[in-house]
Amino acid sequence: MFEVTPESMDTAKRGDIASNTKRQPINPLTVKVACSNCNLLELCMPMGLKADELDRIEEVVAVRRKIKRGSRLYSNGEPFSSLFAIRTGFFKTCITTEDGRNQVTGFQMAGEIIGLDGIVKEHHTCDAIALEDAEVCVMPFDRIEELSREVVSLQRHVHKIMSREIVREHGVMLLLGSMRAEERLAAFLLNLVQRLHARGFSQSELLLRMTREEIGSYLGLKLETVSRTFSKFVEEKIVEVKQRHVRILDPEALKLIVNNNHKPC
Amino acid sequence: MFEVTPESMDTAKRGDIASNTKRQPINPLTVKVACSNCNLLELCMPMGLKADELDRIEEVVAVRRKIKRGSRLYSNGEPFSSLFAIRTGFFKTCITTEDGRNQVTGFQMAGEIIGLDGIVKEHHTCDAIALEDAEVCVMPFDRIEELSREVVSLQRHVHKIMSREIVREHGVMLLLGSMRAEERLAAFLLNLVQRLHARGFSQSELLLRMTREEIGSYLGLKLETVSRTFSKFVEEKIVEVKQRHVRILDPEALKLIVNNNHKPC
DNA sequence: TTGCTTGTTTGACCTATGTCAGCGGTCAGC
DNA sequence: GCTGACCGCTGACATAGGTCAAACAAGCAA
Repeated sequence: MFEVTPESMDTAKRGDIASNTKRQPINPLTVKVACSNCNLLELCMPMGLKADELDRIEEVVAVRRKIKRGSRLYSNGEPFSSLFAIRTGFFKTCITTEDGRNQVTGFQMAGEIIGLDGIVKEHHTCDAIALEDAEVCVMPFDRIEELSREVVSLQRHVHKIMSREIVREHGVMLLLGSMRAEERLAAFLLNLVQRLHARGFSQSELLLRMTREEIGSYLGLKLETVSRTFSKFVEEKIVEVKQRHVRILDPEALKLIVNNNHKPC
Repeated sequence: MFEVTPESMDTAKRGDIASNTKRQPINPLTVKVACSNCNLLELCMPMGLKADELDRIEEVVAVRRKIKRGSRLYSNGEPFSSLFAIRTGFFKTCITTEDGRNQVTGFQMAGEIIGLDGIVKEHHTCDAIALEDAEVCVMPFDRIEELSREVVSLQRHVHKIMSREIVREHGVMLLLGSMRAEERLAAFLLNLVQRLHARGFSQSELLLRMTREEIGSYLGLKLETVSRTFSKFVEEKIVEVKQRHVRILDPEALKLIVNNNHKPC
């Protein structure tokens, strides 16, 4: 349970996290779990827990739940009761308005926490949709609150997770408010590989779990623009793209594109 | 201390909140305060506090601090120690990157809480700048954490404040990612009057505390586009604009613009 | 296999918004 | 009241990215 901190993951190598497992038994089985056995343990727990504190935190994680690709972990309007720690798989969160607007607000991978949007109104205000078969730990929020009254490091951890999400969204606002298409896509790719690398995956290769349209929605671009920008990067030998498989040939070029702020060089 | 909930404010009429007071003594005096005397009390406290709980929460608010127009409450990189409840005045928060990008991430008014961005890394990651002379309650965060371990309603309140900020930012992402200039400005104006109205101000008249450029930065537009869009609204008799004074003549038209999603009617 | 559905790429064209420039108004300090 | 700095408005023009359309590729079911 509980999100990885970037610092703690830098050296981690864990091939089985966010695995590509597909075709699992389809019914959303709920399985009793033990955090102490979880291979995300070192990644998502607050640092420096005492043994008895760990035992107690373990009680918070009631069950696991499997979510099939394309189906929802939760939907807008649904009563909020739990946060979810992603064990395996990949999600998108998005808002859809009555008048048909749609905005992907984020892509989440193993070790990340989703559901924070539901706390304030006690119902969810966005949809979380699995982009590949996934498994999450269900953490009833009232249990989290109860326990974080007693375990200081857990309380601090919860606050940091929420603050981190706020800061992440500031970054997205910067991207949407001030970057051009190339800059947005470059920033997006760098962010993805960085997070994957922190989970033990390659620094240069990644498998996109989302469509061009979903990338476009997240980046405030049309899918055609995303596609064209990919093609441009390919032409410039910055990346190789084969379908959803992307290999980053020149990460420095991507960084330059993000930082060089409108100066085409 | 602590933010107003939209529900609780609907009927409030409080002329002295967010007042236009200017030319106060300039030095950032720090004044001992008592929440129980504060006219924001009913607005920003968790509901249904017992008297002794209120007494204890009062201890959290260490001091008040005055901030002159144009100066900073905190800056990017500064160590984080406290959250701030705005008593009077108006702020913008913004991020500035090394490469010169700048993004206004929000405008905050009386009864709102700022500083949440600093929790995760224990230093602030954006700047908070007063757009008019302001006064805030300084709330040391370790005191908040301490007390919210004991006062359940306070703990819940803190979580809701952070969740609300996350949800607000989702809305901004929707705006930046999927709306056209007119839609953005209409949404912006409606949001501002709605919040001002909740604080007892007019539903139709407002005084903008920020420049066209700051509005543009927030909305992902250039100042010229903001200006042109204002002019367009004036031409269509939707608003009257005299400098920074705006009167909304036809709020329904604004709502239509926001909701009618690209269909010019 | 075939055929359908969904996703991706690319081209031609269009338009909303950005860019640049000039002017005029407002306000704070002298 | 004057002055300069700042702010806001508007016009002419440029362009990034959107729109529309067509062709193609991949995955999946029959």
